[in-house]
Amino acid sequence: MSLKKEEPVHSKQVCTESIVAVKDALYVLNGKWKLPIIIALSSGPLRFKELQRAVENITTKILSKELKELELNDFITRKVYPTVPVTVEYKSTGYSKTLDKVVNELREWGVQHKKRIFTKSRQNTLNLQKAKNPK
Amino acid sequence: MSLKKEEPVHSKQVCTESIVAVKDALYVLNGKWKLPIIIALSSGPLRFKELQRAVENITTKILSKELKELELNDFITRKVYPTVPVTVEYKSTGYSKTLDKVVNELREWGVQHKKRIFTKSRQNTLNLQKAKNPK
DNA sequence: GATACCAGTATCCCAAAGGATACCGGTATC
DNA sequence: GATACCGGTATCCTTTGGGATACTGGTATC
Repeated sequence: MSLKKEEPVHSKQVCTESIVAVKDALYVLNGKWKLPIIIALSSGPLRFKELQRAVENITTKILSKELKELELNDFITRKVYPTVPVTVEYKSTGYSKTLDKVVNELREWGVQHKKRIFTKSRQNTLNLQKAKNPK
Repeated sequence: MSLKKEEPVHSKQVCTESIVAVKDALYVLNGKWKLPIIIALSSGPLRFKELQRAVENITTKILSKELKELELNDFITRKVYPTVPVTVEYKSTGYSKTLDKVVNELREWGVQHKKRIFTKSRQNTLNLQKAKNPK
C-alpha cells in the first residue's frame, strides 16, 4: 500500500527541494574564494598575509572583502592584538566545521575530476599523433 | 619514529592540496546555476522550457549558456528530435552522477543552514521585543 | 485574425567579481 | 638611507554573471 511501482527515486517534489537547498548553500558560499579560505583556516588560525600566501593568487582587496563576509556569516572570527605593528588573527569557528563533509566531497571530486581531464587530454594527444602517422 | 607529537591532523601540505583540489572543482561548477541544473536533470531528461521552469528564475540566455558549458564538460547531452516544432532533450550523463555525494552534502548543509538563519533571526526579533518591553 | 508554444538568439544594460597597482605609518633590517 | 614587513584601504580597470526585453518561424489553439 505504501509502495508504488515506477515511483522515481527523485520525485519532482524532492528534486525541487534539493534545488532550493543547494541554492541556499551556494548563496553563502559563492565565488572562487570562500571555501579555499575556510580550508586554509581549518588547520589553525592565520594572520592576514599568511592567509594570503596560503590561498595563493588572491589579492589583498578580495581577501579583505571575503573575510568580512565570512565573519558576518559566523564562519570566522577576527582578533586584533595590540602589538607593534598590529597583529590580526583570523580563526575558523565551530560553524565552519559543519562544512567539513561538503569540503571533503568537493575535494575528492576535484581530485578525480582533474585525473579525468588529464587522461582525456592525453588520449586526444595520442589520437592526434595517430592521425598524423596513421598505421 | 613515524609518529611526531603535535603534528596537526591537517598538515600544511594536506591543506594546500585540499585547497587546490577544491579550486579545481569550483572551477567547473562555478556560478549559481550549474548544480541546480544538474540536480534538475538528475530525475530524468527535460526539454529546454521544462528545465527553465524546474530551475526557476533563470533566464533563457543564462540557461542556454550554462547548458553549453555543461555539455562541453560532459555533464549533459543534448539531443534534437526532428519534430515540428523541434524538440530538444537535455539528459544528464553518467559523469553527472559522480557529483551525487557532493550534491547531497551541499543539500543537507543548505537545509540546516537555513534553519540556523531562521532561528537566529527569530531570536533577534525576540530580543528586540524584550528591549522594547523590558521585564 | 490574435494569441500562445517551442528553443532558443540578439541586444542592451547593470552589478558584482575580480585583478593591478599604489599607498599608508610604524618598525626592523640591511 | 633604502628596503621590506604588516594589515589593510583606495583607485582604477576588465571580465563575468546575470537580468530584461524583443524577436524568429512554423504550428496549434481560441
